[in-house]
Amino acid sequence: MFRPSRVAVPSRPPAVRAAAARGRLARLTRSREDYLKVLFELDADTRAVAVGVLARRLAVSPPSATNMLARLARERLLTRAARGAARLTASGRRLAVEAVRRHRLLETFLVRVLGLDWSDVHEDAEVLEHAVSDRVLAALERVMGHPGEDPHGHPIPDRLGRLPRRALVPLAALGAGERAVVRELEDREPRRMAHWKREGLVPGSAVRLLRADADGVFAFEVGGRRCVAGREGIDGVLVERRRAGGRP
Amino acid sequence: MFRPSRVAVPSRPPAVRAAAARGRLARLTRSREDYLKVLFELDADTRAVAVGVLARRLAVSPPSATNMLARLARERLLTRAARGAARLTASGRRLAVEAVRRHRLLETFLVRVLGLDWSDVHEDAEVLEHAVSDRVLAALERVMGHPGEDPHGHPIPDRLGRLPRRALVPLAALGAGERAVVRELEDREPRRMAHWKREGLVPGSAVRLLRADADGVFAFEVGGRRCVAGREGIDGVLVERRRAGGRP
DNA sequence: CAGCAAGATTAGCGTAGTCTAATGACCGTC
DNA sequence: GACGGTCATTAGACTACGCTAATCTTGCTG
Ligand SMILES: [Mn+2]
Ligand SMILES: [Mn+2]
Ligand SMILES: [Mn+2]
Ligand SMILES: [Mn+2]
Repeated sequence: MFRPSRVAVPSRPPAVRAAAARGRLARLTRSREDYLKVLFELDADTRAVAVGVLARRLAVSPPSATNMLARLARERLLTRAARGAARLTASGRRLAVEAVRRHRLLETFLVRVLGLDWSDVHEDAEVLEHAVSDRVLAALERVMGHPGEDPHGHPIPDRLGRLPRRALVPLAALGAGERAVVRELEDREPRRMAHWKREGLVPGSAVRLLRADADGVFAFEVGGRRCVAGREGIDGVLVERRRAGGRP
Repeated sequence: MFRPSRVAVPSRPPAVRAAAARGRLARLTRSREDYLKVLFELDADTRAVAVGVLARRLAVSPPSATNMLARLARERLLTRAARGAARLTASGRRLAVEAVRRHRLLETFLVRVLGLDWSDVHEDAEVLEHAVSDRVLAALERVMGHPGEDPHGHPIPDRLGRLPRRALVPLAALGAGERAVVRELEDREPRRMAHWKREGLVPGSAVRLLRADADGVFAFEVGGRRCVAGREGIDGVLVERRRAGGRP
């Protein structure tokens, strides 16, 4: 039924109110969630993120980003710093982490329950994350036994928004001869991920950097095999340094 | 990236093109899918459906419905009959059935895999049906072993849009003393469904109408128990008539 | 068959989100 | 310390949907 809402004093913006009515708790529009999520991924809770960076990442024009940032600021989900840069507020961060949580749980579900390939699951999660209710999400999580990581090694925030703090470095940042364990893979480009998968460059596998040329060519060993890649090829592979010592 | 699309000759409406780019095959906007789905449910592929009926069912104002019907007609998904009534075209029907298929598969999934209560899954499916890609849907279907019916007894169309033809009648249409089997339950109102569930009025159960008063009070027997309900209370329960004969 | 009421449509707005083109602000460099 | 280029914002449009209020149409019904 459509309600004959004659009165109605909008305290929060219509879009947010509508979303809140639909979901259990307040749920934002798809765009807002995406902006917040990307801001969080770009560490906008610790440093201010430039408009242009955000716009490129979201594949929107700079004016669109400016526009949406103005709304989000009006809604107190972020603050503007010098040159228009954005910094998440506490509530902005909270909503962002919730979105990240949904995304990662969905990716995990698509792989573990539906059997899809982890190199190809990001896009679907990107859409579904805006459609799952808290109820469905909880059921998903229960069915999977409360996983701690998504298929790309990214930690899944718990219901309270807590994330483990990890000390990871890009594979390319290792010194020659240094050993490490692959922990997280940038998951937005299926082709690169499929490539990494073929090379055995997956979360949990041990790597050793053999050589890092000045011209950006990296040689490394993973799972006993020798590989060579350009900086582009391994950008987005995050590893955990192995304390120097035992050579098995 | 945002593409510097200087050219671009829109043959199909932007909304549809955008959706098509996102999904595998052409996928419509959420509104369009909902309109088509409801039209199909109201048998707009066999008879013309009035604007007002559609508007009420979709909980939008008549002008909104008129507006959307104009678009869908422009896109050749339906034709307008006398008094603005709408009738689905072949392609409109096809897209509608695809939407119905997604909805029913999702409901089944929510119940069978996620363990949610069937009296309460319709709303979630209503949202998710617009977000699942063909790939995810196929995986869902595979995991469940290609179910033929949703939790409310509604047949699930196959990939070709085929549906079994059933001869069902409302429970209230039975004659006094007549036996039947519950086949499909109207699934849009959780409270009524929860009630039916408590009474054992679920797909597959045998019923016998005991008495149908002129004043709209129905007495019936289901699973050995006697129940009484008003017409409102059993509206939406569709049964299959039992051929007269053996009284087990 | 005139007239009325139900039902459909038009007119005019509003929000959400996006775009391009033009303009404004800033920062580092020479 | 003026100047040029990068980056952000403003200005103006557009699509997709909604809504209300006003107007048309039409099918009865008396
Ligand atoms: Mn992802
Ligand atoms: Mn991931
Ligand atoms: Mn349903
Ligand atoms: Mn159903």
